[in-house]
Amino acid sequence: MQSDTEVRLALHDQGYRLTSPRWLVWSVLHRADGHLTAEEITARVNDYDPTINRSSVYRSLTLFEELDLARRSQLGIDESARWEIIHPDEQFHLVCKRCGSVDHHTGDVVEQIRSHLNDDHGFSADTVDLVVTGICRACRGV
Amino acid sequence: MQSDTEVRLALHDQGYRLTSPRWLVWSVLHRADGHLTAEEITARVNDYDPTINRSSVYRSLTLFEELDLARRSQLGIDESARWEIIHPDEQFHLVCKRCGSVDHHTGDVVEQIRSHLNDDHGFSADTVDLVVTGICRACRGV
DNA sequence: ACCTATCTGCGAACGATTTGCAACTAGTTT
DNA sequence: AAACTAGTTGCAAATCGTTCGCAGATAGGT
Repeated sequence: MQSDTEVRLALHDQGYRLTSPRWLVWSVLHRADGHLTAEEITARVNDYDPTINRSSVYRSLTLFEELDLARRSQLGIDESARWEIIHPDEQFHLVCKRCGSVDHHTGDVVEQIRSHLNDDHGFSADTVDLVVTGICRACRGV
Repeated sequence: MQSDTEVRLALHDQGYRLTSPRWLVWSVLHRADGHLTAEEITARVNDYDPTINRSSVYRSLTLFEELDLARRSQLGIDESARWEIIHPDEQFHLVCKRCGSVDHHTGDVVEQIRSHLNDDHGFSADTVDLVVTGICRACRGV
């Protein structure tokens, strides 16, 4: 990340301020390429500034979610939530239960689901949460 | 439900007993047509027997899940888990965010996803969790 | 009727997330 | 540049769904 303008503007638009906790959370999310738990994010933020509190991290994440800058997902039913910045073209998650890797996946499947439900069932889909668990190519190859 | 043989046998097969808490949880799930929280299940079970404890309900549900008799799902990201008996042909959830209704949905979409991932991406899908939120037909009609 | 591994109720522990509050600060206003 | 004030923070305690340890109870085979 080169500058803070992107987040700063998004926040300002809604009357929010760019503060040091928010900025650190944001850059951690960027650098991580997604899929961090709140705990992991807090740890990384604390590498830069140990005084920043867990609850501020949670509040930042919640705010980013409301502003559609970040997305929360529940990848396993017993796991805690994970966070990532929103990439509009990344549509669903592939979780490998052998190596634990989590990949984003792009495809027309989500769009197909959407139009199928709309056309055949009169259901106007808003969000489509699709989490697939299985064995990834790398692990199968072994 | 007419008889207890179905669950009784499934349990016995694995060395488990059919007990009163388990039986009540099972029949509540049946009668409810799914989608109950552990709290709701406990309340209904307690209508029949107020001495049955929350933790026994949880233990019963977990056991049913292990035996593939019931399924746990996380329908909203902040909501608590919901439970239902397994119907093999019901594949995913449609959650209406206006009226709150939750419908099961049957379709070939899940199978499509599975084979698409396998053929094109070498990913062997095990479980496919698909939760779609939006506005249902009834609510749109208004 | 007995025997014993499997269950149960109880209450306390848990872990992720949220909250109330008084102190603090970004960034607008004078 | 100092003052102002609504938005923010750190802290610690609260919450909420879920799990656990244990001593007593019970299913169901003998």
